Amino acid sequence: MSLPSLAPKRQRGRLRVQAISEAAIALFAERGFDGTTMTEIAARSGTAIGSLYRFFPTKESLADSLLQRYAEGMAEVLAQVAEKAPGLTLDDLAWRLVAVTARSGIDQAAMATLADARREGPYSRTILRQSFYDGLARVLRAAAPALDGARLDSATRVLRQLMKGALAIRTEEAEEAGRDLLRDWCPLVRDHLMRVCHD
Amino acid sequence: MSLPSLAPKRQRGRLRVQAISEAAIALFAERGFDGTTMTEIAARSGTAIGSLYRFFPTKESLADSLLQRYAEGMAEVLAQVAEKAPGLTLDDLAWRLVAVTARSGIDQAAMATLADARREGPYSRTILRQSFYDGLARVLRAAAPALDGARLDSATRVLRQLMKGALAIRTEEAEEAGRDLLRDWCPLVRDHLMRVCHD
Amino acid sequence: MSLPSLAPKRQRGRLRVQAISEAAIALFAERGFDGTTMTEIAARSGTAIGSLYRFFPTKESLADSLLQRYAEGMAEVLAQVAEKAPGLTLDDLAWRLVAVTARSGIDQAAMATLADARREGPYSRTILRQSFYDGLARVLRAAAPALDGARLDSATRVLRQLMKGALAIRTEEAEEAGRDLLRDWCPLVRDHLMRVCHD
Amino acid sequence: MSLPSLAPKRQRGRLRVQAISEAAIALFAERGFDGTTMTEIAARSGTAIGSLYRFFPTKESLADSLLQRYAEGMAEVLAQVAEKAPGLTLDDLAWRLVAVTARSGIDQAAMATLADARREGPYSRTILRQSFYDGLARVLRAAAPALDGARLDSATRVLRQLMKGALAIRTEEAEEAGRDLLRDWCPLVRDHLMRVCHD
DNA sequence: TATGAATGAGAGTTCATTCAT
DNA sequence: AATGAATGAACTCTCATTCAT
Repeated sequence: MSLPSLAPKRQRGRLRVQAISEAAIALFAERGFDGTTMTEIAARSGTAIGSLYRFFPTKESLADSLLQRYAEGMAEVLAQVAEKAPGLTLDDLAWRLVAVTARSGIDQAAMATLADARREGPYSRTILRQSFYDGLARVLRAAAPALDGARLDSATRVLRQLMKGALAIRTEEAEEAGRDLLRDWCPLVRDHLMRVCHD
Repeated sequence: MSLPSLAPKRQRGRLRVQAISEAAIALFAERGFDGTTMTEIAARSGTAIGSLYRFFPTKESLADSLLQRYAEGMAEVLAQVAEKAPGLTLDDLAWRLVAVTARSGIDQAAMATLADARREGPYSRTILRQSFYDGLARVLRAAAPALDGARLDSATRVLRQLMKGALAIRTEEAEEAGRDLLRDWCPLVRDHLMRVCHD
Repeated sequence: MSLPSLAPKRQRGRLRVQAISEAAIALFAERGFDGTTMTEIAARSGTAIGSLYRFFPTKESLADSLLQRYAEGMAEVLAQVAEKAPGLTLDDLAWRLVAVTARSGIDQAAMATLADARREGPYSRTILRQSFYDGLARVLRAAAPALDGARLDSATRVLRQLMKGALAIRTEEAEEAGRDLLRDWCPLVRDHLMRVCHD
Repeated sequence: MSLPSLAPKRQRGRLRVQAISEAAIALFAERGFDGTTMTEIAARSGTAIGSLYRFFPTKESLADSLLQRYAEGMAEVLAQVAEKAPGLTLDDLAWRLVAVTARSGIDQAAMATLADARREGPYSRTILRQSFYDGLARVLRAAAPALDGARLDSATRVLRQLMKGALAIRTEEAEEAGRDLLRDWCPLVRDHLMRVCHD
């Protein structure tokens, strides 16, 4: 008898969780949180319903897990932008910020839906917003170290809306039209950055 | 002998519908479409469940009715702005456009939720978006008659995102902070209008 | 001021009851007892729902009233046949009995449905059956006065099934085919009568 | 090592379906289709409501399933009679046909009710009638090969009514009285067969 | 450990009946 | 007396979750 390695099992578990997550995101985006059934998620991900419940003991926990992963990913990306911000022109920074939104559109739809559905949960819209805000503030602090509290705050809030606009363009517009529109959107972001940095 | 008026009945009916609509908007905003039960709406509006179903024969019809009212109100307000646009400075026009979003925040949340939930209905997000687009295009045509097809189109799309930003500020930010932020947001709108009008 | 005659009112009431009865029979036949709503009956008969309830205080009472009328009509017709039976050949008697079933097919369907639905009511299928049995026994006693208790009983029961067959032919078969079939059915009835009378 | 048999589960399922069917037939017979609730059927068969819906996803599907089983059983029995018909005297054939109706009386009542309630379904009264007609025609063709189209048709229709009479006797009459009455009914059937075969 | 049949609370909806007008 | 809006009990059906196998 050889030692039964745990690695393969863990590996299998991770794949399973990944498959479940993908199926869940697609379905939540399509039908909303309440409109999606655990049975569907199980079927679409090729998982037995009992196994699904082994990984995610409630439907809410599944939603929260997806939201957490999303929030952490977003924070990470923004941290990277903040790190590089000092050396960039405002034009480049604007472009990079807009590029941050280039995650699959389906994710956006699903996450918005989930954040609304989990209003009382640990990743409510409010909390996601705060986390996004923190990431952007960090970028602004890196780009314009002179910004003080109140001005930093409002600059961040405006930037957040601009980011949401970019994101909405990706979600709402058709492939090509979206690209063109984003090119029109970058100047708005850059102008905002300029106003903020030079005032 | 007084006129045997039907008004009271009709009046009562209209009040009932109003009460139901208000309760429904509040609950849909709080809990989403699927998360809200017809029984709750009835209770909150002081209506018997049977009466609720007399006015709105399905939950979907209630959602659609609210969406319709919302879409029509929005179209009307934009039509008024378009009418006055020719005589306004771009600063004023920007301000007026931003002011258009000054409808109760709860409405916004509810309507977004409903439009998503009624994806296949007569007031899906796509259709609402189109209607909003049409209203904005009308304003732009009034303000900048020289704009041709393709440029008008992308100008409208960018403007729509700016409008959504203003709306989001109202929805998301606290009372006072929101006002300040909108003051910062107006210049973005004005800059966009300028770029569009003078190009 | 002249005396307000009650006759017109009564007349009106009778017409109303007639209209309601016709509508009810048609609907009960189409959709069954539970499948028919009081509101539909009111609408189809041009009666306000409140007025319908003035004449028939419950849905059950309406059904019972229709069943009673039907049972009484059937008894009356059979009594007439019994009266004339002594002077008829068995061929003629058979023909007359079969002719008794010539009431509108829709009635039959409705009455069968109602009798089933009112299992506990005063005109249950069992009771209707008994009343029909009594009518037929009367006819047989008139046609074959020699028949004693037990033989009369079984002769009546067989005759009842033959009558039901004739009725079913009218209900189920198309206009013309039905007529032909009834011509084939009469000999069966006559043979039964002969067996019964000459044994 | 024993076979990891799936039989127990399937066995359990089959028993469940059988229990549900029996409960449903009894209740449909007692209270009609609309008068019977799924909850009652579940309770009477010792099934959880959710399990009932696993086997029969709608009330209609339950009715249809019962009707199908009934129709198929009837067709099968008639086919067996047809097979043996050529070697039988008409007396024996009549007796066998009457014996075909010897299925539980409760079934008859339930099936009649269900066929009416499912007017638009795949086993409407019309279709059941047709299937019964086909079975009887097959018997007649076997017994009297000389019968041509039109005569076969009307002979079958008359036979059908005679069969219904036998069935009604079983349903309506008490145990012993029924047996006696059926003995009186057989000659009617035999006479019909004779007329048909020798004309 | 993995499976999926079984569970039952709770949702949307209907309709017989009442009663204010 | 006549009307029809209002009522709410009761029905069909769904689905998150459990647990025997």
